[in-house]
Amino acid sequence: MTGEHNTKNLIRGAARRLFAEHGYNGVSMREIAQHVGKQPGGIYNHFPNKQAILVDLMQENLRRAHEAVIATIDDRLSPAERLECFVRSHVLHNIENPDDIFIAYMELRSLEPEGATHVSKERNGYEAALRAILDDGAKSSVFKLSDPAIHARSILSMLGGVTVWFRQSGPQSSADVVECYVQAALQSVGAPYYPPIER
Amino acid sequence: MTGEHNTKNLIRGAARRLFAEHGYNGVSMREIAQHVGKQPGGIYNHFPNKQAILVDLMQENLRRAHEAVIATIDDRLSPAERLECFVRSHVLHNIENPDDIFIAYMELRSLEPEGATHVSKERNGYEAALRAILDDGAKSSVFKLSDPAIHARSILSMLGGVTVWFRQSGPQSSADVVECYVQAALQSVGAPYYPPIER
DNA sequence: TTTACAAATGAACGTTCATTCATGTCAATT
DNA sequence: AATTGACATGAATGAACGTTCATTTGTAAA
Repeated sequence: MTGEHNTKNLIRGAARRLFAEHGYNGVSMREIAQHVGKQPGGIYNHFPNKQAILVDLMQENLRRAHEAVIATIDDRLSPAERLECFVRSHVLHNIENPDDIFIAYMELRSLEPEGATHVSKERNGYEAALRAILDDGAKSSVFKLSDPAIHARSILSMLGGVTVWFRQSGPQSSADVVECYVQAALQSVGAPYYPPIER
Repeated sequence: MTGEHNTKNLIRGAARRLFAEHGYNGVSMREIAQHVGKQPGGIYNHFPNKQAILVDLMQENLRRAHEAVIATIDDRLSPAERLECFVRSHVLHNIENPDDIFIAYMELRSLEPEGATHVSKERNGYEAALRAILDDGAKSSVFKLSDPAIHARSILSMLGGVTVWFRQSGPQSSADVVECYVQAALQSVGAPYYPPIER
């Protein structure tokens, strides 16, 4: 009736925190179980094995990233507006899900082949969406860039880095940080940046 | 007379490749030994333990990065010129040492406290050198950026990302890729970019 | 030729790993 | 009241882990 076991979500939460902190190979089933307050064997009532927990986290994260970023982009906007929208929602999503983003970035190599190809495909689609924006802007000369593919990857690296240092509990406001990355990304492709109106 | 044991360097090489591919915790001493064609126990003739191999690789890489990047920056140049010099040498260094860079980025968390603080300190100095350039450029208004510290980190993330996808054996030339990152970095802080003269 | 020492071996150590399983609990259905 | 089935337990499994060590090998100094 509640829709989802509570324990399964507790396991997800513990695994997310631990994987992000010590890496997939640096975390044991025993540690995960201990953080949930259960015995190691009990985890296997909810996930068939350790690898399945990682795949579950990654797929759910990709789904939500797609929903939070790609789905919000309006094709009728200009390339610069679309890029700004992409960067804004992407950085915000990263800030709000630092552990998931960190895991997605670091642990692709810990995935076994079948999971890896699926996640890679999903991720390439993500990169392609950004490249399409850059292609458009380059064609109409609002963007100044010599290679849209490389610029797309460089923007994604740049935005992904926010999870390494930023914590919502820290001194800076999320909005300020997002704004700063919007400026850096727009300018990096040679587009002008207009700060939001002071009020 | 040769100055360095051959086997010790072979161990370094195998560990570098394996750590970069599977992560520190995803590699066993047995695997390293096998790639060197020795028995596991023999590694302990050259390194006191597994952790020491990682520390050795990281320190050597930091030393060389410092030598290849920071040391080449001439304080008498303009901020834009210094930034270009920084980016150019940094990306080139990343391209030429992809495994070391990848390890340095991914495995900070695998370092035990004493090694971690030392490496962190070294890395902060690196970041500070870049931030100093941005501060200068912001003061004289040649750079347009709202937060030098964040822009410095975003540039380092951007440049670090090159190791994820670029391989020297691939279709693109190192020079073209470097040039592209120089453009992205300069523009990201609002500095103009002038492509090198065609000839 | 003897001595010395660094390097390599191969077996062993205790520990921890992911996973399995027989058993027990308890709330919901019959 | 009886039955079911999802969830939890706690002990056990064999494999793999980092590391140690007594011993052998090879080479260079004495």
